[in-house]
Formats: sequence, C-alpha cells, structure tokens
Amino acid sequence: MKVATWNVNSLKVRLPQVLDWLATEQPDFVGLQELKLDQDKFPEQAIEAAGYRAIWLGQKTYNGVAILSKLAATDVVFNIPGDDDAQKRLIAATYDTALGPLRLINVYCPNGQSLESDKYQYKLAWFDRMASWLSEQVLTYPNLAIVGDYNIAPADEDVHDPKRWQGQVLVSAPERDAFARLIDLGLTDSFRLFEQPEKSFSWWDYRLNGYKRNAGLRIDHVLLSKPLAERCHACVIDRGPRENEQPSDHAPVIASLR
DNA sequence: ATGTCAGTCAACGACTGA
Repeated sequence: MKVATWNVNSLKVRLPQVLDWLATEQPDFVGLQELKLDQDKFPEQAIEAAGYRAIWLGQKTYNGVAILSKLAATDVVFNIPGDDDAQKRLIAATYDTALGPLRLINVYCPNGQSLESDKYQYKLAWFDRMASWLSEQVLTYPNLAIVGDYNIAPADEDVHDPKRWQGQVLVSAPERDAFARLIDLGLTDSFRLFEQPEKSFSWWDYRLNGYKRNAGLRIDHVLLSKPLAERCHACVIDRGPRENEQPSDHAPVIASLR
C-alpha cells in the first residue's frame, strides 16, 4: 500500500502531471497541497476518471489541500478542529483498508517567510494547535499517517548547505522543536527508517537553478504511528515529476506499507 | 539583494506569497 504526499503548487497548472503520475505510480493515497483553487473549481471529474475518489478543502489563490484515494473516506475533518483559521491547510479522513482502519491527515504547514515576519509567529502557533489536536488523534487511531508539506527541514542532513541556511526560516531551532514535538507524540519520519542517498531533498527553489544544482531541502514528510512504521518497508522521494516541463517546485514522497 | 514561478486585479504590468 502506497501513501504519498505532493505539493503541486497549483492543481490547475499541474493537473495533467498529477494524472500522469497517478497512472504510473498508482498510489493508494496521496495528499496534495497548494491546490490554489476555490472549493468549486476542484477537477473532480478528471480525478474520478483516473480511478480516484477525492476529498478537498479549496481556497482561492492560496493554500488548499486534498486527499485522493482508491477508497471512500469517512469521518472527514476540515482544518484543525475548533480552529477559526481562514487559511485552508488541513484535511483528514479515515479509510477502511486491508491493514485495518487508516487515519490519514494531510497538512500544508505555514511557510513562515522569515524569522522577523508575523507569518513566522503564525507558523509556530499553527504547529502548536496542530500538535495538541494530534495528541488526541494518536490516542484514537493506532494506524495514523500524517503526510504533507511541513515547511521544516528536520536536520542539517536535510539541507543542501547547512551553513548558509543556519538559523533561517524552514530550519530554525523553534521550527525544528515544533517538528520534534510531533515525533515525541510517537510518530516516525518514515524516510529515515531506511538508508537514503546523501543530499536527498523534496523541494528546490525555482530561482537560481535550484534543482539543477540540487540546492534543495527535505521539507515534505510522511510521519507514521508505530504500528504503521513497523509495516513500512520503503520511503522514497520521486524526483521524476520535478524533471517535467513546468514542474512543481516540490517532488512527491511515497511510503510503502505492507 | 538576488532570482522564478503562480495567482489576482485589472488591463499587459504591478503586486503577493513561496
């Protein structure tokens, strides 16, 4: 069973690439982020024609998240419960899989912009609220996967040039602490369960030839609860779509479970 | 400061966010 995440940076622009990728990879679940389209603009027919069901939380211009799956979703949650945040950044559902009920949470965590920005404070507060909600979810759902664009590179090995990035947004200590708090809930960064190539990244800036120089960061993650981590036998970053014409700046991450 | 995408508004180029 394959569980994936992909920040598509506009589903309108990337839809043909998403459909190609679904046909090739056949993931069972994929969380998409940065749809950048309103709720009523979601390409439901095209996704269904590709053999997938979808739940989505759209927003004009910014943000927006979806889960595509072969199975029907139940107990769907939109945004962090109790949150009156206008930004559409989280969607969750339960799926009745061969491995038992799977709780899948898909997040587009705030970017933060810079340490001086109000958006940085918003990011840290958002992680706080997410972590408290997750602390309940981990108790309710033994088979829990949280996928998405976390906008945090957890360690220096996830950064192409740690010296240049030191203390910057996406790698700063408070952000890494926020990520560590998620791990402390009993979650595992599935990518690090396995030996991986050095300089493995999931996002490369469009500017200054970031991808060609492999000047990237690993900020897209599949976190798994312990029962799922024990069933995880691979986690890879699929650079294929990053090499397309007109690519997203992110590559998909795919965890395989059995 | 740089640079490149994508979206909006509104009118072809400015702005914001990433």
